[in-house]
Amino acid sequence: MQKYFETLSKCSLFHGINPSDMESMLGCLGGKIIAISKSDPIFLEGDPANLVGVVLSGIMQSVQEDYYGNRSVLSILQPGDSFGEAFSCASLESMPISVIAQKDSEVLLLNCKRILSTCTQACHFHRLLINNLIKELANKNLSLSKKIRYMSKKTTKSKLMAYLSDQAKTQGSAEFVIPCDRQTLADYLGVERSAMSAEISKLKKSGYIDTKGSWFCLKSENTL
Amino acid sequence: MQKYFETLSKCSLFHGINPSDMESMLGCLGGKIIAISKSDPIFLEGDPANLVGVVLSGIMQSVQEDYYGNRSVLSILQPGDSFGEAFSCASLESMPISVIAQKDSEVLLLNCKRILSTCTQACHFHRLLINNLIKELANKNLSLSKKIRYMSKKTTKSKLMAYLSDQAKTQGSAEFVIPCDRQTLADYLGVERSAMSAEISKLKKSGYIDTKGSWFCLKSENTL
DNA sequence: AATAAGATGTGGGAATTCCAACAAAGGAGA
DNA sequence: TCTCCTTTGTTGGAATTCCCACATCTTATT
Repeated sequence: MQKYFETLSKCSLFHGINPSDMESMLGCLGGKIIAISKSDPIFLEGDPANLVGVVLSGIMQSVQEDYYGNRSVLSILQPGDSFGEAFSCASLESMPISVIAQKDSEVLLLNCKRILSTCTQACHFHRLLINNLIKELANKNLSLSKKIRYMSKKTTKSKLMAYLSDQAKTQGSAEFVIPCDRQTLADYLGVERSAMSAEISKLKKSGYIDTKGSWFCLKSENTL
Repeated sequence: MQKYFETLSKCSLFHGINPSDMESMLGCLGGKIIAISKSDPIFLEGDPANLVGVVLSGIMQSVQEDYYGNRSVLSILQPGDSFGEAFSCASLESMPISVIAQKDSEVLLLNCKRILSTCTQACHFHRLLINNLIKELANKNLSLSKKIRYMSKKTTKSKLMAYLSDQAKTQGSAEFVIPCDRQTLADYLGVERSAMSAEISKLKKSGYIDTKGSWFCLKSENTL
């Protein structure tokens, strides 16, 4: 497990924690590392909600599905991101969402309650962890708000452009790579994949954007 | 300000805090009570993000608006609910949303950083406050996820029914009152008001629901 | 009670999305 | 290289939403 300590110290949940303290801390929190193959779930809707996950490698996605099989992607989780903390911190008894691997991935699982409750040994990193957890929860709020902002646009085109220009801003360049395929992007924006593909084609032909696979380039400042 | 201590002790942010401790705590946190008239803002997009608000009376709503004036209601805030904490805890420099009064309301404003940082006097309620804040952030996450679940449905009718059956479940009765008018509900669900009105009429005629003003009644278990 | 202002319901044409089916392109493995 | 399988792009008709205009109902004010 030591080989992950470097990676872990870069996760925002463990920000400020010394790699040398990692071992005792993970012991205290009941840490466990798990490998997940592409398309497999780590959490399924209905599972008990007491674990927090931290993505170590690969990409995960949190999804909801309704009776009719309509899939909604809530968030795309990259290495360093955590998930599940909101449900545990809100004391839900079961998970209202599933989390699945978009690619082969590795995940660290922790017992969330042990972050919240000071342990018997009064580990000195608890205060730090709690501050990090607050920041994580707040950031998750922001990312949900962002998704809502995209979904609130009325047309497929404007949802797409809102997302793409946000990506350009976040990644600091008009050229960037998105962390998902077309189907996942459509499920994230809440639109039909084929309709979105059609819009992408139109935007390409009009010269507003260029794209190939997961690579995109915004041609003008025209944020429709 | 004393007259609010009872109310405050019922807010989840202050859960477990004794009304008699309220005064020193509010002093420590820089508490300030403000009255807001209907339609007036307490926060505007772009304002510095360092305050947390707690609704004491009335109803507030957090909203986003885009270039074209399309309004999106992120959440409807009732007495006891707090707002703004996510932006402050995520260390944003400015608010990405506005918060306005849906009715004449009273709001308690606190300096959020002072909740997070142990004060010089090491107030004994800090630990409690931080736990409450975590729960608030987690619950806000859940409420955003709910909104996303409604918005992810494809038709206006199913968005509406998802919301209404959730309300019935939350309020524990097939009869209930929603905390907003039609326009606000439409802006919350991300649909057109007039189209939503039409759907409501159809659902009434089909006998699935009954409604008058903010009162609703679900007639069958038929969660479309 | 009269009036005004705001909220809600109704209607229809234009625009958009959904949906399903299929074509084309890309990638992995034999 | 060839084949299979997955992803992406294309198309057209049906269904839905948007948008505007206006009727009706409600509430507040004088």
